[in-house]
Amino acid sequence: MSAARAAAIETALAAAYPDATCELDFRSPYELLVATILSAQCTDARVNTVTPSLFERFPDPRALARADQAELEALIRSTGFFRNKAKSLLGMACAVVERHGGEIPASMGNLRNLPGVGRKTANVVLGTAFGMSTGVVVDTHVARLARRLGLSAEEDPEKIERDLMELFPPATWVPLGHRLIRHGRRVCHARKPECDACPLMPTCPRIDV
DNA sequence: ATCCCGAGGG
DNA sequence: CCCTCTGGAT
Repeated sequence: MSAARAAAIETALAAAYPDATCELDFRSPYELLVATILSAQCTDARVNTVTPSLFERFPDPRALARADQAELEALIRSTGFFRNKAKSLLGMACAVVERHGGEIPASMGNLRNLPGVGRKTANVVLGTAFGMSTGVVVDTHVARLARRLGLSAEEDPEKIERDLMELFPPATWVPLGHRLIRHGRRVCHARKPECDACPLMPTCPRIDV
C-alpha cells in the first residue's frame, strides 16, 4: 500500500462525505461520551431521540452519578442493551466525579479506565469532543473497510489502527474515521456492498472479508 | 429472519 | 477467545 493510494482514497472519501463529523448530537465532551456509550448496536438517529430528555434530566456527570438506575434504564431503553448501558453510564459518572472532579478526562488512559469506555469510545471522545488527533477510530465498519480497501491486512483493531496511522497524516485521522464509518453504513456493507454506487470505485481492490 | 458505529466477563 | 446483552430497522 502506497501513501499515494492512501491519499487518493482520502480525497475521494472527503469529496463523497464533506461532513466529516459523527451524526450524534452533543454540546460537550460529557454529552458525546454518553451518546457514544449509547450508540453500541444502535443508530445515531435513535440515540439522538433519547439524549435530549436524558441531558435535560442529567445535565452533567454529577447529576448522572446520582441517577436512579430504573429511571435511567427507562430513558435509554429504545437504544438496546439498556441494562449494560445504564450500568456503564452510572459507573462512568461516579468514576468521573470521584477521580476527575466531575470533568471528563482528556487522556486515553483516564478515559479507558472509566467503566463502559473502550478504545472506540475513547477515540471518539478524544478526537471529536476534545479535538485531539490521538488515533483513528476503529469500529467494525472501519476494520472491515480497511481490509477491503487493502489499507491493512490485520484482524486486531489495534493493529489496524497502527496501519492507518502510518498510512495517513495525523490531521486526517479524525475525519477519516467518521468518513469510513459513514461509508461503511451507507455503501460498503458487511454482506452486500453497493459497489455500483461506490465513490471509491473502480480503484477498490475489493479484498474479500 | 437477520443484522447492527462495543464492552465486560467467564 | 468466546459469549452475552437489547430494541429497532430492513
